[in-house]
Amino acid sequence: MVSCFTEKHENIKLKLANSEEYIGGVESASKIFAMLGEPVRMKIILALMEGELCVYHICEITGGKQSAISQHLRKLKDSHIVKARKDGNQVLYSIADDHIFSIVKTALEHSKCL
Amino acid sequence: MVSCFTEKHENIKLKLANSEEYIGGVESASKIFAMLGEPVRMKIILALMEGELCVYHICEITGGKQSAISQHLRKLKDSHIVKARKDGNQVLYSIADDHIFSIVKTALEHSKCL
DNA sequence: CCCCTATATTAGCGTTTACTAATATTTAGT
DNA sequence: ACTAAATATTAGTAAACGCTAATATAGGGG
Repeated sequence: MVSCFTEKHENIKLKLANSEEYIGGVESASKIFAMLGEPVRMKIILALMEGELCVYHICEITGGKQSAISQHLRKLKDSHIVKARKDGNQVLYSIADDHIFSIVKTALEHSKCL
Repeated sequence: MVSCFTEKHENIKLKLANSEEYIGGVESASKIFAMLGEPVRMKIILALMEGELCVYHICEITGGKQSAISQHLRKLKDSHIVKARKDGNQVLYSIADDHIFSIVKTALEHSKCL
């Protein structure tokens, strides 16, 4: 084993190391997955895919407490998965961009079969 | 606020609650994301997308220790993201099915822009 | 100006997670 | 059978995470 680390393997290693260039970097790519990898946040995303929602409604829909939801929303916003806009008293959240839609939809289409 | 929980919102709530039917359930869907949400596991997946690899090579490519990698591989296998086959002395890992390919590829295509 | 509603923030706590180091298991070659 | 290589497992530990409860901030209406 020790000896058969071929050039092919070396190339894969380099490709990963230089992943900044062909992805936004392994770290940042997996960060997005980590955000979706929490059931409550997943529910939030699924709810927001139906349209813009205020915090209160997100709490109702997901059954989560206000504080917990608010913290999840902050993380999702920091990760640019979700965006917020103020409307008087309240804050309306929505999916940040179409990329998130594609990612989640693809995953959902396939997750039935996993 | 308290009062304006419309039928639309109720429907979203129900849809989430019955998510078993239109996805494999929020829990199981987000579990897959959680698996990909760990940088080391992400590297493993990216490496395996280039082809079948034995544990030793995965360690070399990712720069991880044997024990840690082995534990990640077990989790990935338990989640049916990866499959293993024995070849004499060693164990060769590969991506379990095409769904994983689609999910990861879609995510990577878009993650550049996040 | 005060109060109420909507949202955000903070601190503390228990759980989960990923790592390391050590050990066990399995297989190949001699 | 013995030894060495490849992989798996286990126990212990430190860090990360998500939750709750309490508190803070900000805006709107009387």
